[in-house]
Amino acid sequence: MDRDIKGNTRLENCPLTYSRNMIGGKWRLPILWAIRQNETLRYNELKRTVEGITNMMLSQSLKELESNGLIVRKQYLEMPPRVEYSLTVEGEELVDHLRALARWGKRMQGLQGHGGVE
Amino acid sequence: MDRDIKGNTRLENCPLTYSRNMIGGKWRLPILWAIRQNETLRYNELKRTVEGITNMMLSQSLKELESNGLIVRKQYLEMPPRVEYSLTVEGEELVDHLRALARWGKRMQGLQGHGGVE
DNA sequence: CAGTATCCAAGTAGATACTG
DNA sequence: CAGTATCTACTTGGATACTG
Repeated sequence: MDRDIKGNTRLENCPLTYSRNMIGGKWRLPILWAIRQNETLRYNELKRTVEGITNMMLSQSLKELESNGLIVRKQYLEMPPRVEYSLTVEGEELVDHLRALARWGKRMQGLQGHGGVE
Repeated sequence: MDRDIKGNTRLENCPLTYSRNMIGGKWRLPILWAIRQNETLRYNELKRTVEGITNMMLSQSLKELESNGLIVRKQYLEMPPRVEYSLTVEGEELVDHLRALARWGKRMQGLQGHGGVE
């Protein structure tokens, strides 16, 4: 987290805020996860795999992930059309960090007694 | 991320979703960060340190963080009142994971060329 | 198959004022 | 000092229908 001259916590231009924005929103993480499990997935495969997502949210999220350099979109000029999505190296790194976070979450879920989950 | 029998990605009861909820919202992370830098902080110190936060959001976020077992609230029965917040062991672990994520974000910010940030 | 467009509902956060 | 309460504004996501 960034801090200004007075040592205060700022949100702007902070690498952590940046990382967090990368996985912000409801669907980006599930999408990354799904691609990771399958190496590469087509649009409709993603739609089936990520439960409950709409076309709207899927295509929007994919665009964001792509423009953020976490996934690549490969379009084959065939008929019927075919588009495949896979992770970039950076995307894989991110997922690895998140895996660590998930392990921590799993241990936390085990403890709970500390006050429960909201 | 959890997957169901068909191997699909589910959001419920997923440790990663859990971890993510812990740092959800705009202010929890800045608050954790601020406490981490100072070992322990009083309410009004937090208010000054976390730029732009309102009483409303601060007290609400503090409650959530406490009930999630990430921070402890210690109240001294003095006049004027005094309340100090500090991280639990679990809270410190979380911040460490996030530090790793921040380092990754910093490298990503350096690359950028991949398509820029939204 | 792989998306867009539009419009609406819900969830989150901010402003402001007040209290033990 | 350390918070609550209320009411409003904004941001996100969902439903539905349509297209190259």
